[in-house]
Amino acid sequence: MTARRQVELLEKNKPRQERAKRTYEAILNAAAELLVEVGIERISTNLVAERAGITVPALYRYFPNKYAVLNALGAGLMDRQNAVFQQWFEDNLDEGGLESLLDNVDELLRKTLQVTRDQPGGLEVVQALRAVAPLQEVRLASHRLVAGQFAQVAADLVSIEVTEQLRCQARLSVDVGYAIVEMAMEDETLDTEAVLAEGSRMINTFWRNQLEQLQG
Amino acid sequence: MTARRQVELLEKNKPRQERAKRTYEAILNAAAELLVEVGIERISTNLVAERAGITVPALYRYFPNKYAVLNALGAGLMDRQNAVFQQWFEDNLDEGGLESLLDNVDELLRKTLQVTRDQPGGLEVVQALRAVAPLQEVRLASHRLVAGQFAQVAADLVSIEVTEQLRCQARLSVDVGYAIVEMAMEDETLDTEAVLAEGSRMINTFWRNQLEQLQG
DNA sequence: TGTACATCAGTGAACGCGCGTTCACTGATGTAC
DNA sequence: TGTACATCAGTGAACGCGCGTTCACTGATGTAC
Repeated sequence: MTARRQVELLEKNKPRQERAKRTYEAILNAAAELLVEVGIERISTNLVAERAGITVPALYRYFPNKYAVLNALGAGLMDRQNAVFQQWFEDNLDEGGLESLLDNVDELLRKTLQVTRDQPGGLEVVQALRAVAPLQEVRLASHRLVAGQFAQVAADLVSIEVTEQLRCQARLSVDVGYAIVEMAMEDETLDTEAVLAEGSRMINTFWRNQLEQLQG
Repeated sequence: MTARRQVELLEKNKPRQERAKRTYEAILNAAAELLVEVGIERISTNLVAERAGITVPALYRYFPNKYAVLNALGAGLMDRQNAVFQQWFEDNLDEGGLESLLDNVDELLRKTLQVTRDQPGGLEVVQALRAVAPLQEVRLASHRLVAGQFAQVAADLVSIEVTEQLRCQARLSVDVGYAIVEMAMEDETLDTEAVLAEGSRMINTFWRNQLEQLQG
């Protein structure tokens, strides 16, 4: 357990010149492709460097090991997922407040699905973040951040303080939301539209029910 | 993609003698321990054999590769999770029918959490099944099976045919249920009791709402 | 009950290969004057 | 505008190690007579 946690995830040299930035991006793209093709159990710095069209020491210039590469890849996706969430908040709070938020959970899931699909190897990246111990904090931190904002917004809207329960409900909703999106991507036999529609209804119903109790 | 799928997962020789059965179990236990200790990206047949106290060719007697070992480990856990589901169905259908089922979603989640915790490396096994392509079918098949039963039971209870929508809702509930259990195990900062309570309420509320629409 | 024999279970040694990592080095880029 | 120089970026070669896999083999177990 301890050994697994001591993996260095920080990047080494930041790319400064144009050429270096292209190399850096090529490494991340190669890693994403290989995550899809050979999987987390087989990906290696050797494979990534070869696919990126560079030699291995060039990769080591920017990353200390493969975990750092996957970490950078995962952090990027988490950032984009967080951005979707924040944009959704802003849009709906400006517009119709609480009602608007609840009515548009389905839009949030849809956009989250989209941003994950747009990232090459998006699903595989998320699964890797879950399954590889040194990377787990990236995903947890993202979910905690978003859930915290969610709880704060919900509390403000009904003019109460953020309670432990509210925090838990927000976090639950966030994780359930991502679970629904991942499920739609993982099982190709499922009807994506139906899954998102029913899934957002589940979250929606949960909150309407909860707000009734808080207000009434 | 194709290459990943062509991994042989079937076991080779079944253990026949007592000694062999102990060896077989030792392999699975060793794999579970190592999944926790070194992770899916580092586990190898060499490590597993060493930990199990046997030589590598002895492992190859029963399994063609490490995926087959993980497959056996995962299939065992899925079986036990399915059994929990079935037991829960039986108990509650005998007792109080639909009401009893809805009231006891929380009991189901609790028992699922328990059976996963009781399996050494239970969480890591589930995560591996998700993240490793050749193993994904094991988990999907389990979820599909349980969701199918769920849909049938629900249809019977309100005397309708199983529709596509009902099937989707059942599957959603199953995956959300497992997501809640995994979330409780993945994030140690969370209050397990609260997560299970709110999570089962989410599923419960979803179905009460849906049944109102079907019946009313 | 004893033992010979068939089958099952596990070993020791070997193989070629890809892994992570580091070194001293060459080549490319940008900038001070 | 030209060039010398500092810094940045990437290479080639090498290392020891653990990987997956197979072989001919020895040892253990169970059973037929």
